[in-house]
Amino acid sequence: MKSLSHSEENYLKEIFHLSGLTEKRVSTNGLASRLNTKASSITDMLQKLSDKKLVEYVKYKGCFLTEEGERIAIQIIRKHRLWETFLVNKLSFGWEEVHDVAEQLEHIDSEKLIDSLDRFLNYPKFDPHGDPIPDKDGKIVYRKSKIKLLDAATNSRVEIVRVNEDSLALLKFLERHQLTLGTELDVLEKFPFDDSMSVRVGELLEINLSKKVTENIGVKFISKL
Amino acid sequence: MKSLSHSEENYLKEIFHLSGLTEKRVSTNGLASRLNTKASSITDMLQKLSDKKLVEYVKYKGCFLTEEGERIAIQIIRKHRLWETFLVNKLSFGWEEVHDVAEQLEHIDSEKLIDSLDRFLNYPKFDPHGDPIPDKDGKIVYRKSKIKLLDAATNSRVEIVRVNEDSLALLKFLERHQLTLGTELDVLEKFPFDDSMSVRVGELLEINLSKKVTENIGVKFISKL
DNA sequence: AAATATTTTTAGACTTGCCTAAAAATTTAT
DNA sequence: ATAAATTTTTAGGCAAGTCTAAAAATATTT
Ligand SMILES: [Mn+2]
Ligand SMILES: [Mn+2]
Ligand SMILES: [Mn+2]
Ligand SMILES: [Mn+2]
Repeated sequence: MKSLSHSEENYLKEIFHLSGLTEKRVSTNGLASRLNTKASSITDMLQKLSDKKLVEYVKYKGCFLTEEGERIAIQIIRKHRLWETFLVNKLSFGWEEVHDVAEQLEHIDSEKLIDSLDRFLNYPKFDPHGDPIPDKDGKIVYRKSKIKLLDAATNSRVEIVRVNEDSLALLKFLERHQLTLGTELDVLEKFPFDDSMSVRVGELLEINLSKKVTENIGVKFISKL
Repeated sequence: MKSLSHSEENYLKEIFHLSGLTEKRVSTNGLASRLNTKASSITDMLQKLSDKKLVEYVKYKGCFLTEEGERIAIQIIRKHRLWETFLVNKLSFGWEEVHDVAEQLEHIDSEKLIDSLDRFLNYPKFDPHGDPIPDKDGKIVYRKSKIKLLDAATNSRVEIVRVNEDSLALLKFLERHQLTLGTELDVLEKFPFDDSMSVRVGELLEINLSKKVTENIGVKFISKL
């Protein structure tokens, strides 16, 4: 249970995110591009993490997390999301400003700190981007009945419950158009030509959103129009 | 203005602390013992910091901080003390628990974060151990008329305004005997044999404090008894 | 002022995490 | 089923930060 380097923690976290999506082995190149390193560095680290029994790794076949590796990855994600919540709720950061700082804060090693923070924030269930915050035991309650805005039916009203935090530019765009968490939208029309979508936000404002935008917004159904 | 490694920051901070005490050049061995490294490692790092113009270093003669080095050191100390204050005031940590976590948090690199924290805490002037918190511009307001309890006159009443945070054991000892910041004491008698001192705290409780204790407590004079 | 002791620096080595270039394995296309 | 393209691994190197052992400088004793 000795502690891991920032690098090792970042690898575990990223393996978790990637395999969460695909549920299968994570590729070396996939990791390399997410971690902004070269494939050869990934191979090195996977060998080390494999020695430490944090990932299962077979040469040329990719890797996935062991139970212990996953446990650790989830705790880092818990820290990341709690810190983001702290920054937004207590220090009035904008949701687009918190990720980079949280990337640093997530490596602070103190169980007491993170549990105190959790209590201080009143045990939040979701972070500023709508992602679920794992609890102390690593349990993650995913929001059910959440779909991509891309897939929402026309003539329905939906509520934004999650946005992909990966792109700073997206977050700024959404902020700018008042498309924040909790905002309700009417899905007016979809355009097959470019997979864009027109939505109404508020009483009047009508916007056309590109696929790039709608596939990165999570919504839940509210009602038929 | 590119950012420094944790190690480099720790060296600068420690040079500041050591030269603050003596106001003269800091020795290699002095640094080594405070930083828990070997003298040879100190020499290596001093050469590097000297190249970066953060310390003035002359072989065999020790070092001191340049203006830029001092500026950086003070900002790290500011972060350290603000985080300690946060942990005690907002997350209800005990004053003996905060230092180690602050050693990690002080390296988080975000000016916005630290300024927001400062505001959130209401611009505190002193940390949980009574040490002054440098402001955004690096100005440190030292408490004047502060003396060591060791040097306080007998038959006077004093108030504890600062304790040396270096020893966890001391902090626990003080906590245990209710000798916290703001506590008022009557200095009853000094014993030259071992430089111990008897004090009264509250109405009844009388304690004998060793030199080891009294030289690590800062007090200010309240009144004659 | 030597001789001795202490402090500091140098030399050489190790680990971590990363890189480039080349080799090997795997996948895709013909 | 080969050949070509892609992915992944290996080999060898580099910088940071640390260490031990030995050499050099400085300080202290006699
Ligand atoms: Mn984030
Ligand atoms: Mn987030
Ligand atoms: Mn401290
Ligand atoms: Mn302190």
